[in-house]
Amino acid sequence: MAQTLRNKVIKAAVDYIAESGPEGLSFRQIAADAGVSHQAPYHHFGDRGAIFTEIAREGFQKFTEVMSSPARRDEDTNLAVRLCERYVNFAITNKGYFRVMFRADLCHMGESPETQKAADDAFDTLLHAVEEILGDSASVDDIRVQATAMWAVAHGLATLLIDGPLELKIGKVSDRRALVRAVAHRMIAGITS
Amino acid sequence: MAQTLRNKVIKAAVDYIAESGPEGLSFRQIAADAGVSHQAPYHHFGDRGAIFTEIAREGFQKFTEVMSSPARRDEDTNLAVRLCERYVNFAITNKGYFRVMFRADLCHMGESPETQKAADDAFDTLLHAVEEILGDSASVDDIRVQATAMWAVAHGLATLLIDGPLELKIGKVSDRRALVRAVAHRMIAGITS
DNA sequence: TTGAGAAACTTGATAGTGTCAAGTCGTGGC
DNA sequence: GCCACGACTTGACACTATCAAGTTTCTCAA
Repeated sequence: MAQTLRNKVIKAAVDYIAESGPEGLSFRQIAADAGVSHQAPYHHFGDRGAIFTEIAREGFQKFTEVMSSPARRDEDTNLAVRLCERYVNFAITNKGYFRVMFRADLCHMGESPETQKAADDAFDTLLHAVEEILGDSASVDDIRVQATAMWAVAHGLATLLIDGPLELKIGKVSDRRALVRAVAHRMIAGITS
Repeated sequence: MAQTLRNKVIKAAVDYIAESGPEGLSFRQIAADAGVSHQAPYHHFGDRGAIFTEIAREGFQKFTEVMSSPARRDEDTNLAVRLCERYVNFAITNKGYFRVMFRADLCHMGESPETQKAADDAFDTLLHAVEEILGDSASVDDIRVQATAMWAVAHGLATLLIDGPLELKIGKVSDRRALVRAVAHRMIAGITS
């Protein structure tokens, strides 16, 4: 498939954000790197915010795919732990997307039904997964609380590992998987009891 | 105490970030609003990044104060739940600080030992609180995992409530306190067991 | 009191940014 | 043939942080 300018711009932006964060990202620089005029990117996206919005859309889409894909052999058999692990893994291996997905000041969600829908789908995926874990007996309110709790743990771990001081405090990357598992296991024991 | 320009700049920046996020913040505009030349703020702080770094420092300092202050009558008696509630409350009532504190691309932590120390103190406060909760019997590794778990829940809830879609999904603000409590309670039951 | 020196702030210029408003160029359909 | 349209260019504009000077104001010791 031909690498369109549109794709190039998104990829370059995502790569930059993964490396250095959204601050200081210059679409003019990206255009120059792609050997194209400074205005070319804005032909495909209305404005700066629209590019971030599109990045968020793709991010939520990828996220939903990852979260709802069938289990692999090497993954944890505990559904809740697996969910948590996947969330964190997604965030770490997709920093460039993840750092944008929850930034309302970067992407104007309101003006993009597509991105809004992608975000809603992502949330629904989580909610359904939690429903599956809890079984039919759980009340609607229970599911809401449990889903929020699980989301919070996973999201907290992910953001702390990516941007927070956790990486420094925890130490080597090899420890990370073990830590995430340990935290998830303990957590889940409390939640689903 | 006279409101120095230095304080004015920080306050204006924090207020703006609380309202609209760090993106698009203009220190030139802040200077103009303060009735001062465009270069005046940079006399007190080396550059743009240094202002964010100072905001983070103050944020971590406030955070440590809030987390380590004695319990009030209306607060939860469960130490772990109280900690979690305070964390979330801090984030919500100090959006302007919180949105900067964990953004490595905004503030150059490395160049500011003061901010680094403030962040370390904040983490230590959390760690000691968890030690207190677990008692002497807990192993070092246990404390590490539990502290991380608690931090993750609180941080996840906080960031999701501030920037994420949780507010929309959860509904009214009146529900928030109840939700945070419910999540924390369930969570903590698992962690400390 | 005065005057030197430092701190607080101003002024001006520069390079870089997103965005508006016009172009140009090539390609496919009638 | 031509023309409409998508992809891109060119040029201008207002805005930004930052560098490099200036000027004012305050402090405090002689």
